[in-house]
Amino acid sequence: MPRLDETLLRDVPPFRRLEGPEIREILDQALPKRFDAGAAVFREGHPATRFYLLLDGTIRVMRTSPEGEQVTSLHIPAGQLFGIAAALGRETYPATAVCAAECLTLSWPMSLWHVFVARYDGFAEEGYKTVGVRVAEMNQRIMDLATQRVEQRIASALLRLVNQTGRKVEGGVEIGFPITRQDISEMTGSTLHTVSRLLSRWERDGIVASRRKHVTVTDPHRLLLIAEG
Amino acid sequence: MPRLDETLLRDVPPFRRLEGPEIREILDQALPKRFDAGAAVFREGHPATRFYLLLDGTIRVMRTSPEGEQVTSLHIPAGQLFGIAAALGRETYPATAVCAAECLTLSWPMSLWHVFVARYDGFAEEGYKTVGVRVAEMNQRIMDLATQRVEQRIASALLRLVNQTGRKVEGGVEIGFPITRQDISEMTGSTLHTVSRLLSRWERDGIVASRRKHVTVTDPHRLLLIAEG
DNA sequence: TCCGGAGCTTGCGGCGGCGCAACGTCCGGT
DNA sequence: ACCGGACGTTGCGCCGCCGCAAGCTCCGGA
Repeated sequence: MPRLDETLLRDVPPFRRLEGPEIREILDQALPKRFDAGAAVFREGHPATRFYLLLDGTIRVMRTSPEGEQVTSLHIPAGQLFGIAAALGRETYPATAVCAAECLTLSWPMSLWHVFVARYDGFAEEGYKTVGVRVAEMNQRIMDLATQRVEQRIASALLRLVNQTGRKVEGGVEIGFPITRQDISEMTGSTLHTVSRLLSRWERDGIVASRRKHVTVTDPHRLLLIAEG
Repeated sequence: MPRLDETLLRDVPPFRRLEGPEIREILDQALPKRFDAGAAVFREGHPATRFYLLLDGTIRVMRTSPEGEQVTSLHIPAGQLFGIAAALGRETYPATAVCAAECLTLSWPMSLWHVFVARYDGFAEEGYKTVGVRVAEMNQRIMDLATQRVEQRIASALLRLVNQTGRKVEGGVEIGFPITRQDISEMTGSTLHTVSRLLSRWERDGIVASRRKHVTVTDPHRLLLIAEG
């Protein structure tokens, strides 16, 4: 197996403060892996044996209700750590990580988490900061679900995805991975019908454009106005 | 100022593994404080200068939406750490901590967090475990808000409060702090009217009993059936 | 090239829960 | 003992959103 290239980690926040030899050390212990779109990296409730870095793609963090309904907690863009159960003092993964598109990951045995934290400058801080950002995001979702109407929640969700993963295309910014009406409904506590109706209306109004599995925001400003009520 | 009694920390999880001298050391750096019901210990967005241990009472963790609506994220029972922004790599508190009843706290400068983590066996683990439990609880709330109807959410909320803070009284288990219909509505993303109507119905059905600011669950089993749909 | 299935759209009817409004009740302060 | 305010209850009407149903479009595989 060829050695992994050091540039992989150079610009990734958790490792940003490290020097070449340290990065080499970390890479030599990493297990690279490719996942197809739709594949699960790990599942809710399973033993948390490894933690991951997402090199490319987008991860969808999901949970399943007792009745079998899917709920998406958040999306993780490339460059971030995930599955870091050790940072939460947990022995099992709290949610399922599904690839929204083809994904490339590095992973390490969970036992190395504490080693990395002790050994590498800034790693602990960045790791816990990642947790903090996720917590803030979850808090925001709770607020939205509790106080906003569906229309506002869907507008917010689209804006968040565009900010996290968007790429410029002609006429707007496109969400950086394939996404269905059903997916959006699972992010917003809604139904695919309602999402479809709203996207149709917004398309008529020139706010978004969408093809099957692709959504482009063409007028972010007006979408923001909707999100804010 | 008299020295604080060591038994204060003996049975509190974050300090459970420590010996007398270590507990002495920690207590000598602690600032004890009493808060009236309704008082804020710290506020959302303010600099996170200290972290806290709740000795007695119940803390309500709240956020305010841009439109001024209050949302309660979770309740913290006695014996737990809170305001541990450092564990999330944050410089400001992510939410407001309000006393649901009279509260007694100990607190330490946030700079000591990293000292405690490095110095005291088990402290880091317990601290991050606390974060993990809160994250799990938030995840659960997101799921509930996204998939359950108001009736189920209110039933779940009552059961959770009873489990966390309940005390046996004749005829049932009473929630361990004063709580209004408005409070419950802010926990469940509902309105005080809906909560009132449901509590009235459940009271007729013999599932709960309530007086002003007091709620007793008299038939937890049936309430659980409602919570599960 | 055809077929099947996944994804998307749209109309219609129903209803859960909200908002308003009005009124009751309990408690604490002076 | 009284009064004011916070807390709680309940009826009514409305509407946002869901659930069902039917049909369309697009894409990939044999």
